[in-house]
Amino acid sequence: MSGKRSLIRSGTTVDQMVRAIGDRIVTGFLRPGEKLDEASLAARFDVSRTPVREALGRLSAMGLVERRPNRGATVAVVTQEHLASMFESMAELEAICARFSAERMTTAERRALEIEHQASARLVQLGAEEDYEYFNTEFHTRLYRGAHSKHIYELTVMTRSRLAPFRRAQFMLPGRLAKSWQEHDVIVTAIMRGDVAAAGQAAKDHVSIVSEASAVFAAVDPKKPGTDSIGMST
Amino acid sequence: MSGKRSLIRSGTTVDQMVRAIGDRIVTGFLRPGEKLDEASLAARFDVSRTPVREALGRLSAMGLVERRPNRGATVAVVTQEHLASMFESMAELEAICARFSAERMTTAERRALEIEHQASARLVQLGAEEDYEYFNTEFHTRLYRGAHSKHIYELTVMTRSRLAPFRRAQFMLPGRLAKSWQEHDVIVTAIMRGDVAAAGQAAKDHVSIVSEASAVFAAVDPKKPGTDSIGMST
DNA sequence: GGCACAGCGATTGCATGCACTTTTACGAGA
DNA sequence: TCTCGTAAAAGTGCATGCAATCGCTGTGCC
Repeated sequence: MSGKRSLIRSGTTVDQMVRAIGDRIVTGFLRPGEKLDEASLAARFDVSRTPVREALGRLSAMGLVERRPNRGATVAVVTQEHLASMFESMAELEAICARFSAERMTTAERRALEIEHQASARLVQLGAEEDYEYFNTEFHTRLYRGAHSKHIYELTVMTRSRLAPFRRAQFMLPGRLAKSWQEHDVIVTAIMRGDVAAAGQAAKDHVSIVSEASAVFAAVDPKKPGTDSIGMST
Repeated sequence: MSGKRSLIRSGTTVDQMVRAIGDRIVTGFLRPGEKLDEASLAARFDVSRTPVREALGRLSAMGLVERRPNRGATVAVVTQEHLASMFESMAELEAICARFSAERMTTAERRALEIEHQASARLVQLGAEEDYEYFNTEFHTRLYRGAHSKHIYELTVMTRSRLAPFRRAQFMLPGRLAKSWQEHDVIVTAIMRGDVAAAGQAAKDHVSIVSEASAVFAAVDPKKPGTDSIGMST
C-alpha cells in the first residue's frame, strides 16, 4: 500500500479520517454502540492504523466515540438523559451568546445579521430546506461570534457539533421553516434594540423548541450501515 | 530501549505522558510559547514518539498546547483577552450550575453542601490555605454535580481545568480566604432556600472576583524551567 | 451440570524506520 | 552588504512490525 487515496480534499490524513469517521457517525452510517475496529477502518480508507488511532482519539475528545484502554473504540451511545442535558446546555449557551451579542455586537455585525436574516425569508417562502439549513447555521454562528468571547464561542460550537446527529429531525416537521424564521426574528429584533434579557430568553426558547422536535427523533434508529462508498466529505 | 520506566503510577503510557507534560505546563516548568519537540520529550521520559504524539494530541484538545500541521507543538499562549474570555465563561457556567442546583439539588445534596461549607469555616480561622483550597474545589464540584446535567458538568469542569494555571494567584491575596468563604455563604444560602436568581448571581459574582485577582497574576511570568527531575506526578 | 482455569485468537499499545515538509544555513549574484 | 536561491539538517507525519492485553472457547474439576 498504497497508491493515491480517493477524494482527498485538504489537511492531513488524520483530518481526513476525523471528518470521514465523524461524518459516518453523524449521518448514522455508524450506529451508536457499534465497534470501531482500527484495522478495519485503516483498510477501509487505505491508510495505516496510526492516523486512524489519532483520529479516534480526537473523535473521543469530541465525544463522538468512546474509548476504553485495551478495549477499543465504539460509537458513543447517547442516552435520552444525556441528550436532554446537551440540549439544555445548548439553550443556556445560546442564551449567553444572544445576551452578549445584544450588548457587544458592532453596528456592522448587527447590520449583517439583520440583512442575512431578512434575505433568508425568501428561502422560507420557497420551502428551500437545504438552503435554509445553511442560512440557519450561518445565523447561529453569527450569534456565537457576536458574543465576542472566544471561549464561549468554542464551548458553543463544540456543543452544537455534538448535537448535530440529532438535529436533522427538526426540519422534517411541517411548518418548521416558518416557525424557525419567526423565532429568529424575535432574537434579531431584541438584539437590534440591545435588549439583553429579551435576546437571551428568545434564544433559549428557540433551542428548547428545536430540542422538543429532536427528542422524538432521538428514539428512532438512524439509517442502516448499508454499502458505503469510500468517498470522504466536507 | 528500555528498562522499566521510573515512577509509573497507573493507566496507559499515554495517560502518564498527558499528566507529566500537562503538569509541567500547569506548574510553569514549560513556559507559554515554548516549543515541544517530540523526540526530546520521548527521550526525556524514555518512551517512543508514538505515545508522545498522542499525548500532545490530547493536550491540544484540552487547550494546553497548540499544534500546527508539520510545525510541531508549542505550549499554548493565553492572551489577556482569551483569559478574560475564559473567566467570563466560567462565571456564566458557574451561574448556570448554581441556578440549576438551587432548583434541582436533592435534600441530601443540599445538606451535604451546607455541612461541608460550615466545616470549612474552621479552616478559614486557622488560615489553612492548602486545606481550604481542597474544600474550595470540593465545594464547586458539588455545585457542578448538583446541576444534574452531565453536559453542563463536563463543560464546567473542562473550563475550570483550563483556568487552573491562572488560579494559583487568588489565595496569595491577604484576606482572600475569609472573603471566599463569605461569598460561598451567599451562594449556599440562596441554594438552600431555592432562590434560583440569587444563587446564579452570587455564583457569577464569586467568579468575577476571583477573575480580577487572577488577572494581575496572568501578566507575571511563571517559574523558570529549571532542573526538572524526571518523576511523573499525580 | 455448572464453574474455574488455561490456552488461543483477535485486537490494542508501543517502538522503530522511512518519506515528506519546514526551517535554517551557506553561497552566488546584484 | 544585502538579497535571493538552493541544499542540507531538523522535525513531523505515516507505515509497519512486535509485544502485551483482552475476550473467548474448550477442557478439567467440583
